[in-house]
Amino acid sequence: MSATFSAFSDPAFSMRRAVPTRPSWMATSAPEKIPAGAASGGQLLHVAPDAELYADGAESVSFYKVVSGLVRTCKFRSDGRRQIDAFYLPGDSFGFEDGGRHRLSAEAVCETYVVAYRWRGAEALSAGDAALAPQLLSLALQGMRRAQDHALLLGRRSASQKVAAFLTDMIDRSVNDEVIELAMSRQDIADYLGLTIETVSRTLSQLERDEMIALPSARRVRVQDRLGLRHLSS
Amino acid sequence: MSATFSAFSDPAFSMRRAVPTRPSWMATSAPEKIPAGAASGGQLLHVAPDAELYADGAESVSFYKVVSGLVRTCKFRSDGRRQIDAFYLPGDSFGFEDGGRHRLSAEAVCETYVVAYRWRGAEALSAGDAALAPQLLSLALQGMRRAQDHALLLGRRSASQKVAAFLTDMIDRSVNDEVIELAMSRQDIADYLGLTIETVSRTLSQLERDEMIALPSARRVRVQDRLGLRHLSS
DNA sequence: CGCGCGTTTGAGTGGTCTCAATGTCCGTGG
DNA sequence: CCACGGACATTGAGACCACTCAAACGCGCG
Repeated sequence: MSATFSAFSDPAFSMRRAVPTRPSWMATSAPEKIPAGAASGGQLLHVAPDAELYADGAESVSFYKVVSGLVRTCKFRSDGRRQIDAFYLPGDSFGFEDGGRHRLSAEAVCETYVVAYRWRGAEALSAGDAALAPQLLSLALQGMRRAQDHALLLGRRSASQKVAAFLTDMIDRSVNDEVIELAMSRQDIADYLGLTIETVSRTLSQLERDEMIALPSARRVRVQDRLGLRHLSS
Repeated sequence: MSATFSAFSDPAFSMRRAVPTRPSWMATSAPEKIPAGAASGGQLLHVAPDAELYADGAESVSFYKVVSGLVRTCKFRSDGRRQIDAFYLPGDSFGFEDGGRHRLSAEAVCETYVVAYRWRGAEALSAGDAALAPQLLSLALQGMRRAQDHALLLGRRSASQKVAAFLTDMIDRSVNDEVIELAMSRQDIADYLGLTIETVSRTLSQLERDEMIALPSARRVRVQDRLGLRHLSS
């Protein structure tokens, strides 16, 4: 459907040898999900755990696509609290802005590789980029949808509903549909759901007591009652 | 900067005679904020108070721009609760979707006029619409930014912070920067902020006792300590 | 083995919700 | 002109859920 630059080569393929065993959040992205590259494709970047890809307020020169690992975008408030806007899994694109500056900071949650695509914002798209605009528009609409869903998640929901919704979303987005490998910490989850770390932990324990999930380890969630979870999060 | 169709005529001008006195939420939009029309401009539509412009799940054939009045987009949950995603003031555009269907319902809050622009989604933008894509991209990025801000507003903030942020946003978006004419009810505000109607009312009363605002009537807010409000909402 | 980090669990507090009653504004009709 | 009704908004009392502060637990690593 959408035109893609034939010169574009997927950096994900060159990554595969370096990662012998891959949990779901490390899966390489499918080639068809790679956006058409601005200019001559994109530049592959490595980002270490907790390292910053770009800062809130920094000049926006590129947008990004996750190859492997996990990226979080967040805002630091004046009272020191952090709010996470989104988690980006392999295949997801992020970093579009309508001004010339980023309005969130982006950090790697774990060992992460991303591809950077240079662009100068919506206003600077010339006629030569005509084929690119519809694809970027589609990505922007996806981003708006994700942000809307996040806002709906945060409004007037109980802790168990929020956690269930988070787990349901993670299942839907990962390859494996039974076991979720959480690359992010409890603090990350709490900052994403607008809860405290203790409440997240308590809620997960309660879900385990209710036999909706199992927690073989802190960062591994086995979903046992997928429909129950989905119903709880609705 | 951005190309606009010369054949496009602003329906807002034809509205002006019909509205002798205009509070801020009834202000007609500035011509430069009108997006380039898809096809041959747009179709002017009247929407009565609480009438539905489109329903959640309905086929998406147009996007819209508010000429006068106020539009809310919302979601009705299975427990009967309503969550409002956004309020759209004159000049704002809404109704973009990345699928073929709307994912929220749109309703007029009061007597409202909108312009409808036909389009068939990002995928259907042909070469003939090349000049349109960057403008739509810009609007989509605005929408994403708005949704992100809303999500940040809803996460881990006290009732007074939420209400202060709502009032601050309303001041920034309306023409008058001292008195806010609220076209929406307390219930609308509560559903937007993830609070109950009682908490919204109590919080407004408290802000009045703290002399940050005055409430000459229920739907009219005079801002007396703008910096204090802004600081509270940060 | 012991340290450190992340996570889990416990006890008590507080902010928002729920349920209920009262108050205010405005249009209608006597 | 005032009485009445209805919708919307405000205020009050009590309950509950998530937060805060604190301690204990489990795991990986030097």
